[in-house]
Amino acid sequence: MAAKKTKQSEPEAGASGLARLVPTQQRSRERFERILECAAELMAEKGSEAFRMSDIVERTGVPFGSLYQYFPDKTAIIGTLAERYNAIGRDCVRRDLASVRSAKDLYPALCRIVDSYYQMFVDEPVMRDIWQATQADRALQKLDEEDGIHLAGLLVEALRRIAPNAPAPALSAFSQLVMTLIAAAVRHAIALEHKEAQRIISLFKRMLPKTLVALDNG
Amino acid sequence: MAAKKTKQSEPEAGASGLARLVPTQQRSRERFERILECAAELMAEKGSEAFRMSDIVERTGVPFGSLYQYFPDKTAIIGTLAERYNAIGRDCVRRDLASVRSAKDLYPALCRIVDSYYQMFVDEPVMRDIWQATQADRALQKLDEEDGIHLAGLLVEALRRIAPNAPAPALSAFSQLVMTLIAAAVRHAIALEHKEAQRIISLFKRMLPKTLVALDNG
DNA sequence: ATCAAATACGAGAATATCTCGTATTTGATA
DNA sequence: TATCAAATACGAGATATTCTCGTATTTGAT
Repeated sequence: MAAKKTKQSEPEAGASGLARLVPTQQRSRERFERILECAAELMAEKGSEAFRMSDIVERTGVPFGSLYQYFPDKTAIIGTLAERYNAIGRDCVRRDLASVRSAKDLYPALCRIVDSYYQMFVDEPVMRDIWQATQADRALQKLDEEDGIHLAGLLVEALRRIAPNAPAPALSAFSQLVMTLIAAAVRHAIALEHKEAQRIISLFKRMLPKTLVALDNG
Repeated sequence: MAAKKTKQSEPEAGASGLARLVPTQQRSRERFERILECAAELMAEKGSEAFRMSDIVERTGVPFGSLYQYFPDKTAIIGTLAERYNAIGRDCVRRDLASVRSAKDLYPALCRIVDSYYQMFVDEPVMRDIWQATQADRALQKLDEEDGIHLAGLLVEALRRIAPNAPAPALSAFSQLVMTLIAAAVRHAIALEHKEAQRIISLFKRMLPKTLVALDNG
């Protein structure tokens, strides 16, 4: 529908389908990163709705024209940040589940996931704002939906190592639910002061082993 | 800061602090409701970000000037809807917890909450959009935060009837977490097709009694 | 019938996002 | 190094959207 005049290096050749292009030249790459960095700062300060494109222009010195050369719209900037942080989260989960060999490894692994997920939010509070932004925008909702599926998939893999012949739908449903509950508990916790948060995290971890029993009947 | 020229019936005399005023005259009241009804429709269709004030003007025939006589801004419309639906949810929970007299009543009550909460979302899919909208806007986040506290408070009341001398912080943390998890599970479920959703709901209910054991040590 | 308060109204001010044509820079090539 | 096409830079202004403000109309009490 919109054929480019000056054809660039194949639209969205990069990893994410959100950026207009991943620039090849040095300075461009740096600006691209600088824009994302700045957007994250602004989101942490003002929230996803309140920050303005003009804020980015001011802070980075990158003018509008260039900004929109990298990202088709504001949503794409938030989406790119969401993809990055989701990817970091997945790496965490993958790592935390890697050592699961037998049933006895499962509970400690889930506890590690809870802890590292919580720590991620503490280290990068903007993650909360990014997650909130993805909830409101239908284009971005899919990102978290996909991430949820991906995360559940990782847990399914681990569970299959424990119970190779468990029925797939049961494993899948269980994994989805467990990951959903972990995420919800952690997101609830990070909204509280540290002490209260620890209480909630600790309580949740004490609940977890009980819930694992529900896996048996499926 | 903004002294009204034509002083109205005491600003925000109504229930919610969100509407500019709850109109006293017949036709006004009807319009007020019609606007909310229309906004809910639009949110269900397009999402909270995509629907336009001008959409409301077109569909209801209420012109801009009047629209803004009832609501100070777009956020206030969404906020008013959120308050209403939150109130309905609280009534459900209150009702479902009312019959809890002893420990054995607790689990069935929580199951009722899960079911009625899920049913609410099925009956009024716009609730999901409203919830999502409240996540993104910092002004609206407080509404759900308060609602969460309120809901947890209802569960605390019920728990106190069971265990009158349990330590308050433990009861409170437990209640917050349980309500958070119920909400998360249900919101996860409603995004799925009915069959899958039932599987998740059912699985969650099977997990619940196990988690209640964690209440004992606190 | 009269009047003040309440409500109605919509043009346009204010604010944001995003586009488009033109200018500049870059790196490959001879 | 001189040349050129592709890539990147740029920002004024086109477009879109929210919200205000002054004026006109309606309402209900007296």
